Amino acid sequence: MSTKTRGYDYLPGISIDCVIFGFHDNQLKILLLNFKNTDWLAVPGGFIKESENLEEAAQRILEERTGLTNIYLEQFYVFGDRDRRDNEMLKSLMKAVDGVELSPDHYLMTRFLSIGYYALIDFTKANPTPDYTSDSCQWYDIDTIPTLIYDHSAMVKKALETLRFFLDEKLIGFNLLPEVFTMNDLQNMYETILDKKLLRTNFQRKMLSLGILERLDKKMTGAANKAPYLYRFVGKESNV
Amino acid sequence: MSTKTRGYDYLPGISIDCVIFGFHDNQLKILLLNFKNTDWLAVPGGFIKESENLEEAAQRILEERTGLTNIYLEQFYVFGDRDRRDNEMLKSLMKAVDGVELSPDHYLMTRFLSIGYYALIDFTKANPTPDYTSDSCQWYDIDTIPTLIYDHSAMVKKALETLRFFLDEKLIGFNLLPEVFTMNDLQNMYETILDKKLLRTNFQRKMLSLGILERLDKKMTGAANKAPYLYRFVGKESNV
DNA sequence: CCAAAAGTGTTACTATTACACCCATGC
DNA sequence: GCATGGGTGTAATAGTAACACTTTTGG
Repeated sequence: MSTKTRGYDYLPGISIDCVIFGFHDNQLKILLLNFKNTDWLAVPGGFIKESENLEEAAQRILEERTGLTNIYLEQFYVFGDRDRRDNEMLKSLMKAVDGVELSPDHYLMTRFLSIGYYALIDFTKANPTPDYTSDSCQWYDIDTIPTLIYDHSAMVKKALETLRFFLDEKLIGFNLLPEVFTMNDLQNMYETILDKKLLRTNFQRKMLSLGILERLDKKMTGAANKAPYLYRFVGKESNV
Repeated sequence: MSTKTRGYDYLPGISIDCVIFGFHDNQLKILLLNFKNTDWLAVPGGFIKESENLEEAAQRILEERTGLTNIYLEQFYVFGDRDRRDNEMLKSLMKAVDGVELSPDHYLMTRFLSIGYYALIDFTKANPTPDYTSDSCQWYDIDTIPTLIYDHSAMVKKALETLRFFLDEKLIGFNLLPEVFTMNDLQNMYETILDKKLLRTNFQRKMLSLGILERLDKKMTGAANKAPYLYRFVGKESNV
């Protein structure tokens, strides 16, 4: 019942796709793969090994694309519409990427469900790496994302909605920042993700009142203004 | 790549399990199947036909067990741990239910993921119906649910958490009530699901302020007290 | 008229919003 | 000193919680 490919046993008809969020230069970004010899873009994905739990598979896929381990991630939806993938497109894709002509009974030509995970990573630590089907793995600003293959645009949309919804609820935003950050960094991230301005003074109070920020030394920037404190996220583990 | 069973083509290695909530006698209940010739209980489930979208499959499964169509339902999680099912238990189960001895390469003996849906239905309209593996399909009070097979207890737990979380957020509770109901009915449902008392007067104001309740005629109960108004949920469709 | 349950009004409290003010830093 | 951005205080507002009061029904 499993699918032998590239030396491993994978679960048939199921893939995992990961919407990987990063934050840099006051922009929310996601990682996208560009398939070789095409201008088609997709969210990074992969398959599930017989030996893996779902989340382990997702972590492996994320590590392969970013070099990071122990990433914050969350299931957000299963995409399973009957015709969510376009097999003609898939054939062209594999032809371009691999030079192979997929036969109609190739396992990739069957119906696939995809479990959507979104991941939040520290942009500065990630090392985006293409897979064997793609010639680039790059960051794209969330508000200028081109059309993606299959239903991947809908995936990104739903992932972003979920991120927005849970940003305060689960205090997950810290996973997008480096170990230490200023209150201004934090506010910029919130404003960018929620796409609205927040009042600086109230934002500060609210964040501090949560009791999850540790105030460290001041950051001497060399700029002609008061030096801001640096903060670190403490309390409940940032992962899980 | 698909699995021929009972005359249909089903997607391999994937099932759908439905936590079906109902509300009656001030109790939140779920529907459970009792497998033939055993005392094992499970949440109703099924497989996905090649021709079906995910949600269509879930709706079909729900209709088979309740007789209802167009049910409010929502994906809540994918259960995919490697060893979430116990194959020895499955063998005993099929032996008891069907009299068959599953061979190790039977498709049911492979790893299965299960997409969890929760559904909210009108208790008074449902007609619980067992499937061919079970001799009963019955309501169980949510707070006295026996141990279920596989990871079904965890499914129920997660479904209930999700329901609680979204009860106000998405105004989904109305799907558990008949077409018309009193404010008291509504409050009892909220109190039962959230497992806490609410202030009657404030609850009323809050619900009315949402602008989604239409006040109908009074309900003459014959009781020695003021007759309550009946209400009906209006506004955004209760389904979807 | 009374008990019981439904519906409305009023006050106190708390969280959020908005903005004024003060503090530190490098030129 | 002063321009700039960081940090704190405080009043106004909105939302929630708590409870008193009035209304309706059948006995």
